[in-house]
Amino acid sequence: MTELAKIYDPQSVEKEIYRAWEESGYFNPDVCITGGITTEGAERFSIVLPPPNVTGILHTGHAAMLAIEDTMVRYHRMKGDRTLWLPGTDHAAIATQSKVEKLLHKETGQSRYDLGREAFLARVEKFAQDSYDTIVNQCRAMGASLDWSREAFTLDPPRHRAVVEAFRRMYNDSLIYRGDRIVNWDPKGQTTVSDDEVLHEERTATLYTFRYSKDFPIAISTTRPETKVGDTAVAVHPDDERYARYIGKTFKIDDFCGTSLTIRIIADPEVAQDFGTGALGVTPAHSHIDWEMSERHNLPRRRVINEDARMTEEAGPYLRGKTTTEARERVVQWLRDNDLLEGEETITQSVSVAERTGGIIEPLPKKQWFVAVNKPFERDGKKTTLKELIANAVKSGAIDIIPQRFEKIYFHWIDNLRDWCISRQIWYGHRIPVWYRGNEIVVSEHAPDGDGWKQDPDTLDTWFSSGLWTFSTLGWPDDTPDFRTYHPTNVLETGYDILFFWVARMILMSTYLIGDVPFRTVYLHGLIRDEKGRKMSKSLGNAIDPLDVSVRYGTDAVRLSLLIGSTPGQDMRLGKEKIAGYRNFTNKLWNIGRYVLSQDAKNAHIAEARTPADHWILAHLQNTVATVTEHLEKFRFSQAGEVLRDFTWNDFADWYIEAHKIERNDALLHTVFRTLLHLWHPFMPFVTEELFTHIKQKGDRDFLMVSQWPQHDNTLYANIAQDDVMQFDILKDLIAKIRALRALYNITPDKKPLLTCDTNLCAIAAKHKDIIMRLGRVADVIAHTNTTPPRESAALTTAHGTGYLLLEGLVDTARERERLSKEIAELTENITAKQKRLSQESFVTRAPQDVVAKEKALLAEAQKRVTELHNARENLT
RNA sequence: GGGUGAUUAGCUCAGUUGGUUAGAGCACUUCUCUUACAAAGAAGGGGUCAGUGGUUCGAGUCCACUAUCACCCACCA
Repeated sequence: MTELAKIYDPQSVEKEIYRAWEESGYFNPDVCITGGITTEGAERFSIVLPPPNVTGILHTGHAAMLAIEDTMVRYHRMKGDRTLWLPGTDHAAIATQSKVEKLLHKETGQSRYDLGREAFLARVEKFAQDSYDTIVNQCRAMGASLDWSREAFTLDPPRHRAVVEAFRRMYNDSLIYRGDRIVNWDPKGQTTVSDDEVLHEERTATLYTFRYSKDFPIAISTTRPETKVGDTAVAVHPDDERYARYIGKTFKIDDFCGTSLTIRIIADPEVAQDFGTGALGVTPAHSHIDWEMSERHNLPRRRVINEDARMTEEAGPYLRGKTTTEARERVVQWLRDNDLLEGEETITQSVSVAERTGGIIEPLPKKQWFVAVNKPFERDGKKTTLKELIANAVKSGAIDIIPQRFEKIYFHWIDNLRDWCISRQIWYGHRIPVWYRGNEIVVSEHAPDGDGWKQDPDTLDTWFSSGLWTFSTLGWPDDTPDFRTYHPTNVLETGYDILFFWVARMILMSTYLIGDVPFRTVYLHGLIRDEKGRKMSKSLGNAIDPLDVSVRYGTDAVRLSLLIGSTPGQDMRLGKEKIAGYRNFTNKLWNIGRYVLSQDAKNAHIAEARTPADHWILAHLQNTVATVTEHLEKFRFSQAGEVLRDFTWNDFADWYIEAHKIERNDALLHTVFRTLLHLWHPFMPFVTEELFTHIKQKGDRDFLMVSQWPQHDNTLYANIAQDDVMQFDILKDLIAKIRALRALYNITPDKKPLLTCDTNLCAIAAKHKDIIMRLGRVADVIAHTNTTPPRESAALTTAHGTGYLLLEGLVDTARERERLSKEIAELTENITAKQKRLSQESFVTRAPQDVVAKEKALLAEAQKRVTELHNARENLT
């Protein structure tokens, strides 16, 4: 038997263990079938890994994701399910491209246009590859049992085929259309972004109140005066009496800041009467709301800002070519000069900002591709819309979201959903599979036959391809065995921050293209924050690098600290102290292993005659197996871990091993510990696998990873003697009380007093003399046959009855009397409360009878005990 | 403006469908190097479950309101 180091050193074993796992091929369910770990017809369990972006390195959020998913996957693999966990990465179009653009600019001062599309893309791909290598190695370091043979990338050829096919089908159903509509334009990234990629930041702004001209009847308010040269209407509320007489009239302003305006007064219920002057200058081309009004009222649209956030020709000679900021100053100055400015006020306002680049969003009308979410189409002979499909998937219960409250948030998002703009003016991504020649339009992956075809220069929103992830990774659009076997997947585990971006879009794509949900359960984890509750970020310097801490404390410790003490959907604070705590626990398990391994499994002294400790630990083990299994089935990872930790530390290490040192049953010790390793494996795979190599027996499987999950109906648990279980509980209490007494009377460990106890306890005390002497550190145990307590005794109540313990010659009578008086006072109070309660008629007649009976019994017991205590106190004088 | 969550020990958080005396980890106090483990062991202190009211025989748990904090959605321009 090899000698185990006194302290567990994760670094020395983790790499080698992962290599051995990977080499065995058992991450791949096909190999598990060949190896007899599972069968073709077994239950399926499949998860796709939310693909990390190829923009950099993994953070603690990824580590949490990997820990949770790996725990599920390992549990199901051990259970014998046909288990697949499919890895991949995401090209994250805008994020990756803008990162490379930044690097390029920093290194060479060049822009992407200087390089040209092809050369630039080559550069992005090189970056993505490097980043990808880092990510994959980090996943390995976290112990993730991913099936690398099935790995996918959102931008690789098989996925591109899926994207083109999805686009084609939606286009043919007229659910994808090209439209000239107002979009969110990011001038910094030079691309459109979807509504979900826009963030709102609170900023202060000046609200200007002015008139277009001296004789214009209505003053309006705005924070963006530069857009006012694009106004085509003024909107007021239909009920607003102040302006009612102007509704329908048209005014012509010959000179407004160097250009002329034609303004119609319209009535629209969207206008808030109490904001500003209650009148809104309508700028259809540069505001979403105004655009919608222009559709309702058929207003002309005047475009005065271009893609670079500069004023266009239409803005007039005085403003054209100026940036929006410059133009704003000019307009304000012009208003002042012409005495048209009626008020200035500082207000807080939310500004739209692009999520990835931080650029201020400029709403612009542009020709873009959209997915129509409200357009009816035929499905199984019935009319439906995409919106209905994604709502029904959750409403019908086909998909469960954990925690459930996110279902409400999900529905709310659907209610506010507008058509999804899917074209992006960036180069990195799936090129839109549309070809133009004159007025002809063809959807195809490659150029159609004939000359003169030009492909759309834009690429698709990255979430378009991510939306296909659960099935594009399994071979769709082909009807492959993988697709048939593993789709729909069982669980989608991800952070709640991408519920809309990704989860909802996967549901959209899957229900539309396949007619089935992409997954049965959505498990949303929270964000990981630092110990002060701040978001982890590089700039704050508070980020915990998962790789860094896993080297320092061990991967198992990192995984435990992410799994235990966290609840779904709830943000979690993580500090290094917590990880260090679980490092200590890993070491504890290691040392338990050292003790167990120092005992010979074949050496069963009293294997046939189990000790009370044996019965006791088996009863607890059986209970633990059942509880942990149930928690895992219900996605309660934290609780599963806590139950296991309690059993391991408090029951197995603190009591069973201590008892074992006195009355040995080595075979059972080994068995319980082996079961424990199995239970722990999904949570902390490395240390358990390492210990397993030492405890392995003939007939065991190669790895703990593919060993069978402990079963409920094991013969091991047959014939557990409940009397012995109870007896050991009493013994535990007895020893704890002796220890408390020692502390109370300041008996140092080197002194061994005599223990005397009365008849209530003497039977058990006599039977387990050895254990009591050893663990209680007493010289001898003497049983009294008297029913009245001897003088100078300490009266103690165990959970199972009352008895008297005497530590001979060492009792401090004054102190003990004081203690007894205190206890009497407490009990008396308790009795009064109980009597009062039992005198309430409502309680006696309406509470369940067993509760009332129990209460009565407790009262009687307490009364008896007070009498005893009084006696004991008198005997002390 | 609408919505969601949080508020439980000094700190970080559990607490399944309401049910005996509200738990854990860390920190703290005292003692101990006892042959698996000082990254440990033993004993101990510490809580008006944010507040108010309600439902109930019974509320940390359910309902209403209030307070504080956090987040999400929404272009009141």
